[in-house]
Amino acid sequence: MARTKEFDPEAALDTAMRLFWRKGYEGTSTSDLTDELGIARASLYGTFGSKHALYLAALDRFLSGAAGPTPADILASRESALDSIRDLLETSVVPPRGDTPAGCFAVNATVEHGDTDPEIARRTTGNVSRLETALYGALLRARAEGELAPGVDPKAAATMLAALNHGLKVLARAGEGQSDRIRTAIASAMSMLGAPPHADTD
Amino acid sequence: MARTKEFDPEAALDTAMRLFWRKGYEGTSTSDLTDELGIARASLYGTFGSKHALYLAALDRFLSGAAGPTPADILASRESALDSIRDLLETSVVPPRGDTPAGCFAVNATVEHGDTDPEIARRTTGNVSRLETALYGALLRARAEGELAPGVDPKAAATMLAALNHGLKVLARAGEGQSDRIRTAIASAMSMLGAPPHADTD
DNA sequence: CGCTTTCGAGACTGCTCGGTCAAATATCGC
DNA sequence: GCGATATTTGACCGAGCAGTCTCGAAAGCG
Repeated sequence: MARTKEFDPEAALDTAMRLFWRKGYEGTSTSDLTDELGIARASLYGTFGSKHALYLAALDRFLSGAAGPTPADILASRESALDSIRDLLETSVVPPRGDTPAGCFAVNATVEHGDTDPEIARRTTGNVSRLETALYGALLRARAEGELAPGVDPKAAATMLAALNHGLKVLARAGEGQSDRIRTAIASAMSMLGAPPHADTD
Repeated sequence: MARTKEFDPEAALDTAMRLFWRKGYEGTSTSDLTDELGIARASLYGTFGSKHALYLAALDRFLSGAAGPTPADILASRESALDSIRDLLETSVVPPRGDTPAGCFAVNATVEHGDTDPEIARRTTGNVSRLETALYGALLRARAEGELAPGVDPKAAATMLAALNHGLKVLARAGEGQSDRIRTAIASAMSMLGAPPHADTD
């Protein structure tokens, strides 16, 4: 029949994701991509169509959890809902490890494109609302378990925590992720929700 | 002696600031700049040196308050410290008006460049620490006035609010600034600090 | 093995990029 | 008005951009 592909498109997409994540859309050239993916120009265009399509595919891959557990995963992974929220905030500020950049590709995409690109805007706003919904669920769970401080409205607090999470990712991108200041800031937010002081269990 | 400039460098810098703010560094070409500023290429280079130098000058102009009152101004402009903090958060999410884009040039710069450009990183981290210091002062003032909820550590809360403020600016950039959701999220943060429910006085 | 079909490498397209230059032009003290 | 100086203009530079094309190579089938 025909010749088979010599590279793994999934692996290439993964590499492209990290490259766009690190350097942004405008800051990444097609030569950067072919160099880093180790494939030829025509292979890139034949497989992904265009730089823009590749960017969207990379963003989709990021949002579906290719760079680690999704927020919803994290928020469901602990018995204590407040503990899971703390986990979420703390994973947002992890420093870069290996070839995984600091910060968040989705936040970078939001800031770079604002609402100018509908395809991207649809993905980033969807990402925000999914995060808020997951946080809302976790807060309801916390309230049911009696963890949540009285007077905290779960809906409003979910939006607030989503915004805080975005802000933490901006600071992580700036390289401030591992500072003690940031850790105490997260602790401050958690104590406002009603969490007792946290003994680090890493 | 010599011929006088036919354009106002201050006004041109102001326009350049809004352009970089809206489109980012990589997304703004020198032709975009000359078109928008209404000056010739050589005038731009003769006056500002390079695209990079112009960007830094625009960022400095933004940080020194050319786009509105600085955070320190806002935090000092109300009798009630908590009211001034609420004002700060609410000005972070104002939608674009006129030629002023939504969001925050400094946050955009932080996300676009991370810590890769030292000149830019110095400015953005300095901006964050100034914001935190100003918030810390406001929280101390709130505590002295008895406004602050007991159990809130001013230092940690200042960092948390700075991060939240960054996150709000990301959401504003995405066009979500004027939603009721965001307003209630700010109210949620304020109530956690100890503020009574807020009757809007706009 | 030979045929067909897809793939990959790299040259190539037209275009835009950031930045420079020479010449024309305007302003000033005299 | 004249000469000196600074600015404007618009052409120009090499480089890099996103994307296309050609052509040789390789894989599956008979």
